[in-house]
Amino acid sequence: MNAAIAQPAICSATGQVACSCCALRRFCAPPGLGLDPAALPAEVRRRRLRPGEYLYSRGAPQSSLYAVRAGFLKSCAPLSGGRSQVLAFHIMGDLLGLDALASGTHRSDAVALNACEVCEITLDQAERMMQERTALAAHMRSLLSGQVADALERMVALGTMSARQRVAGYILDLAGRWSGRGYSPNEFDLCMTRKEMGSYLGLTFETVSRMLSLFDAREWIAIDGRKVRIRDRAALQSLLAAA
Amino acid sequence: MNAAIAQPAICSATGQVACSCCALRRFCAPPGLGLDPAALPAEVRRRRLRPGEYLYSRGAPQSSLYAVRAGFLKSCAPLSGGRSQVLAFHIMGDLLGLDALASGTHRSDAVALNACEVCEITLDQAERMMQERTALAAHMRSLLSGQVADALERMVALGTMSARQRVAGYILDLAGRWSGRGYSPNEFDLCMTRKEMGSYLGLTFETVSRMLSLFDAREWIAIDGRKVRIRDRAALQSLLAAA
DNA sequence: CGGTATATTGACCGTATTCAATCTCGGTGG
DNA sequence: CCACCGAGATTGAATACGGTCAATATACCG
Repeated sequence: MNAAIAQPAICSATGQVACSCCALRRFCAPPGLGLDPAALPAEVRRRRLRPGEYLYSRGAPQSSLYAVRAGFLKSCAPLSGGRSQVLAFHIMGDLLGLDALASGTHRSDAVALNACEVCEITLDQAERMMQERTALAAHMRSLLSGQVADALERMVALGTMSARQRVAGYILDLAGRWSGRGYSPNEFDLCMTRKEMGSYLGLTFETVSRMLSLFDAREWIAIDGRKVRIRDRAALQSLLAAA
Repeated sequence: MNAAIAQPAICSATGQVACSCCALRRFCAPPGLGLDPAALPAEVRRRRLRPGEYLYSRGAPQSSLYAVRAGFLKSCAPLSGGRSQVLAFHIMGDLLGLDALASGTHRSDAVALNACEVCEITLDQAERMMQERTALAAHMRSLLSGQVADALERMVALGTMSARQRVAGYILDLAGRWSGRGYSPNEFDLCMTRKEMGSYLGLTFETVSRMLSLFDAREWIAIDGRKVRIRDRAALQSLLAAA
């Protein structure tokens, strides 16, 4: 559902090597050169984040684009009264910060849920590269358009689907994203609280918990805390098929 | 809520002149030249649509970008079982078709609700212009980023707001869009059925109807069919302020 | 060890959906 | 010209889904 990827990552023992499926790889690796994570262009900075640490906050001027190299982040929109809504979750290869291009300031908060490592490329640098190579500009347009398409898809989910459909759909979505990056398609870690998941899906955390318990009771999935194992994918999919 | 506009339109008697607030004006009017609607660049085609006519359909290969010159359109995502969800409504100056850049095929249907006139610029032509003038490419990125931001905002609405908040918010949103184009901020035509409005807001048409009746009874608005007049803007806004 | 954040589960309630009846308005054709 | 028809809209009543409130359990961390 998030930024399209071209090929699955080959993940090293550290679990960090994501360059081959990174949304920004064309900015990092000039075509013709091999993808050598060690030979990082000088313009790309690595940044580490502790759990709970902010990558950027709403209102801050945008200075960079970010790609997730390792870890798990959320972006969320602060609401009145201290509440906030989760807009997206980001895993390795995903891109952050593209909603700020138009206004020049970030429209959302980006927070690490994990120990994260992100690659950062400054906007200035990206602009310069796109001016020199118009193919890069076209690639950036494609990335942006993909984010529009993703957002529209999620609007459909929020506008038309029941609680159980949303939860089932999200599990399948996450599974697909992990498997697209070379991980098991049937077993993964949610990396988020029920509350965050509910906020993302437009549900309360109690409802999320109930749905997960329901799916577990019906032996469609197995849950242990935040670890999920899909036991009956077809059952989950048939939930979504129902209009 | 939709594509940002720079300045209000000065609308001629025909109600069609929208160039001064058109999202594509930088592609039409090379900077330095005045905005003369008569001196239309050869690359830009005008296209007229009858009510109900499709501008494009999901799955069709994308060949152009469109800007609305007059009339009212919706874009919607077809769902299983003949149902569909309205993703956006478009009025003059708005841009259509940007979600197809990544995949090369349209992800949604675009349908005229009105007699419409749109300006069409082919993708090829747009690409060529962006390669020649990188400032145009940056502008296009800004337009795309704006659409991302709009979609995220709408996700918040769908994920967190009650029925009455959604309807009130939508009325204010529409009013703002019309007034931004030089029309009355307090009196306008919905141009859509209750059903379409409900689909857009993630509600049933009965609920939409009830909310409109409620607002009318409380003298916050006056409704006559699809004509709306805002009588107590503060009341509507205070609905939204409540977390 | 206690304290806090997270999660599960139950009972109750309220909002929005569903189903249904009625009304209005336009368009068509007898 | 008017009767008829169908789409859209309004309104009511019953229902169900998800939210709210509350109690308890579990895990993590200082």
